Amino acid sequence: MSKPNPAPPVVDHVSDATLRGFVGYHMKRAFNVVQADLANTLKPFDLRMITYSALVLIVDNPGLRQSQLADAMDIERPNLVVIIDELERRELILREKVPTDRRAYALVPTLAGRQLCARAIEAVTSHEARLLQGVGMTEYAQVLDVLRRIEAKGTKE
Amino acid sequence: MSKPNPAPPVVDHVSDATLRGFVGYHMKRAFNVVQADLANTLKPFDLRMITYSALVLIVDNPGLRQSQLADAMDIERPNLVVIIDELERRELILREKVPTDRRAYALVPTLAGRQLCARAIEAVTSHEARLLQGVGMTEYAQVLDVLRRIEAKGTKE
DNA sequence: GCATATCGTTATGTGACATAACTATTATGA
DNA sequence: TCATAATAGTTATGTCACATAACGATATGC
Repeated sequence: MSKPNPAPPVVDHVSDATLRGFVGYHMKRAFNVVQADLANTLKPFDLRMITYSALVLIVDNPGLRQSQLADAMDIERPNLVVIIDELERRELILREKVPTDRRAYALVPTLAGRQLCARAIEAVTSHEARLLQGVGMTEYAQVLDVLRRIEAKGTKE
Repeated sequence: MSKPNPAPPVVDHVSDATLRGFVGYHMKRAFNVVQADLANTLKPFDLRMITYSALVLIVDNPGLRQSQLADAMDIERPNLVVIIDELERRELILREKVPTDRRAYALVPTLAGRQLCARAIEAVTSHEARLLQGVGMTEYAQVLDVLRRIEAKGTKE
């Protein structure tokens, strides 16, 4: 007769071969690295990934409304409030009243905001260059293309 | 004299051109789509991304310890406890005592666990195929290669 | 045999999200 | 025109995926 409770074998090395069959798994692992690295890069500026994105978008699109920014960042309006609060408290941006619509605020960067943004962008740029060292231009372009195509699959239908 | 408070221009379309200059931005956006799609795919099985990963790893590596699994999943041991609790409660896996080390548990899948896992893997596979339709094999291989190289940058140093 | 490390666990905190519901304001349509 | 609906920002609250600290039980190294 067979043993009722055969002892499971001792696992010396954990295999993730099955998960490696999925792009999503690779994307998550690679993105975790990028995210951790980005957090370190932004730490000297006292910015998080999310506040950095918001600041860049406000600098690039001065005068946009909070709802427009929330749309662009793909988050809900309530979650943007604290982010804007923080950027405003640090005087990197301003909430300006819109004369034609008294419900809305136009978000504009201050000089300090634009300057911090420029320095942060520079740091992030050299940071990404380090993560991508050894990746050729054509290779890079192809990866961006595939990522964009995957992204597009989400918005349609 | 210049106006003290020039009205900010009305923004009709929000540009994310600067952020598009970063791979991390593309990765986040694409991964969000994959994640949302994956969540939908796993919903019929009552699995989340994290419980799915854990189940697959246990099926592929029967007998592994919780600490090994936490290592493989890149999370801390405390966070794994509730995940294992859930899988055990649903009788998809078992915590078996390790005779040689009474501190440790060997995680083994049940028959039901292996069956659910197989069905979930199938669903996720066809799901990823849909997200990747139109992406050529060589292109796909190149993307995986770049993602792996980025991932490797995190573990070193 | 004693200090130290390891395994799983509990308690707790945080950050990035979501939903519901509110106020103030603007737009709509009968 | 005036009631109703929609929109902008906000508050309160919940969830999920993480993290750290600390603990009991056990194992290991000198």
